[in-house]
Amino acid sequence: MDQPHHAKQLLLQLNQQRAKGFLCDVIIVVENALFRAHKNILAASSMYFKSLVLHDNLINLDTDMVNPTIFRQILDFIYTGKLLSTEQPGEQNFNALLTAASYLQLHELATLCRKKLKRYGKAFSGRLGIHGLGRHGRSHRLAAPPVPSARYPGYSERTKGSHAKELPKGKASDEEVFQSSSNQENCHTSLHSSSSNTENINGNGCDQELGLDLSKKSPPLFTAHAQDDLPPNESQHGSPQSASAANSASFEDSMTNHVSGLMDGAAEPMELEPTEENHVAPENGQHKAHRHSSRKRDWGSKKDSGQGGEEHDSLPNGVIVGPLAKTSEHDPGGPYNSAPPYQCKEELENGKDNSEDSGQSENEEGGPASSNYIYRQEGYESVAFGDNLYVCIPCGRGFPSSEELNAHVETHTEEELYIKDEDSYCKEEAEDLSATPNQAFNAESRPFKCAICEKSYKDPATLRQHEKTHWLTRPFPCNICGKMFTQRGTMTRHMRSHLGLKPFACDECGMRFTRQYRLTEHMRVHSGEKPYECQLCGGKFTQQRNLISHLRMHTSPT
DNA sequence: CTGGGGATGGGGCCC
DNA sequence: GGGGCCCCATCCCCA
Repeated sequence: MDQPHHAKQLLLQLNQQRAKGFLCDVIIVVENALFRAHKNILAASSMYFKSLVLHDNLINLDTDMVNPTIFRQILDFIYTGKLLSTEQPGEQNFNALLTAASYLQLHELATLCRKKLKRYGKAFSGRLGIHGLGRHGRSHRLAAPPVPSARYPGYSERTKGSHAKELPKGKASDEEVFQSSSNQENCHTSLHSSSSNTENINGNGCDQELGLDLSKKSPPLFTAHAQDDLPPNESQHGSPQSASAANSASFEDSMTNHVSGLMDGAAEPMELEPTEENHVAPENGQHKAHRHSSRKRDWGSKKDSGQGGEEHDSLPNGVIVGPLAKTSEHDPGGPYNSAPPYQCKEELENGKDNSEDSGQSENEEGGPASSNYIYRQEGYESVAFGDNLYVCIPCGRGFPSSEELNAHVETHTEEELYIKDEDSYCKEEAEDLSATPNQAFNAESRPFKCAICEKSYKDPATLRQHEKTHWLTRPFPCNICGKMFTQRGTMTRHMRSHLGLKPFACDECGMRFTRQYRLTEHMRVHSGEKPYECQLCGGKFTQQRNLISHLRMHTSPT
């Protein structure tokens, strides 16, 4: 009574759904590429994924272990059981795949890779094939064993170059690398047999592995699991355990780390490197070019406004953000360039479905069209995606070629990096004027005075922070769009908007927000509370900012 | 069509 | 680093 093709059909359907982003409930971030997938599928494929998807919708993978090209192959494998051929030299590709598969505890794939490598007549040396593919070319890096106990300690603090302490060079032996496979040999035979890993993980102290830095923003249901066991700093690593960011906040942490890591890798040509000129060119209001995209929707939770160009939240598989698309062109050694032009089945199929436009429509399931952000690999010719395959994430505009996207991105960075110093200076002057009496009053309680604008602060740290607002260069760039910030916190908050992280949910309507304050503000919609009253007309408002705009109406000449 | 209000997103900045 | 609040801008709805 077996239906012979049931499993195959099921996988096919799932893969098609993945291609369309339909019912995808998890995003995997690999470097700056975003992949959508289904938690169930990932969990069924790997114990590692299983532990991660349990807690979060966003997974940040260690970019030393896997790069977007490799992960794309891996995801294809998970959904199809097939390894799509590449132009990458076989050993190199399989080494990288093996490393990633071991890291991700994809034992079946790891076994397959080992077989392939044997066929190439070279034993896996323990060195990362990923080097050949990775954009960073970290030839000194060694594979961290996938074994929880081995990979856990001090793993991959790339921002501080602290790998040295993790695994002594040359110590990532084959045995270590393959240990998880051998420990769970049963898993080789089935993607779904990973439950045997549980004891192994726990037995190796992998509470820690699952120990996610579930920071304060965690919803209660997320906080129960193991986070307390985790040393606080562990979540800062791009390690498997931190990758599991059990909530958006922790993901953000790791993402921030990721970003700062990329910042540290400033010499790497892949990074969007805003130039000094960009920093110092003051021009008012140039950032407005992006304002139109401010109305993002919580992916999957709201219908599209239908205005196009605002689908930042829709993340199809293999998304690469605009600026990187640019930089990849300039980096012959980058993974995107070195990526082989393989035919991805999902794209072939998806392309047919989403060929009608380049990012401004919804697909038939009502979800966002997955052609919005096409990560196009070098040499990989388009299938049927429509004309504008290259889409800039910050503004959502699509372009038919990488060159045009590159040109567009250039204008972005220029626009975005204009520093509104004149603005802020004027504002500060205005504030100063209005604050003069207070300042006099605070002269003693605020002994730390800014030499530039005369503002004063209680402590030197705050003064330092303030002084940064006068700098022409801003030290914290967004790695996705290149926008620069004076405060790290502002940058990480900004990153949330790129990544669609909305940790704060309304209990009443489920709407989610990027900031606590927004939620508080929003709750007044439900409570009907209108604490802000216009002294001129008695009008009441739920939000102070709306009162302010209302007051402008009173005071404006018209 | 227009203006006002409600609601929301994002950045700056201070604590 | 995060919270909180300010601001500007925008979208949507409605009169």
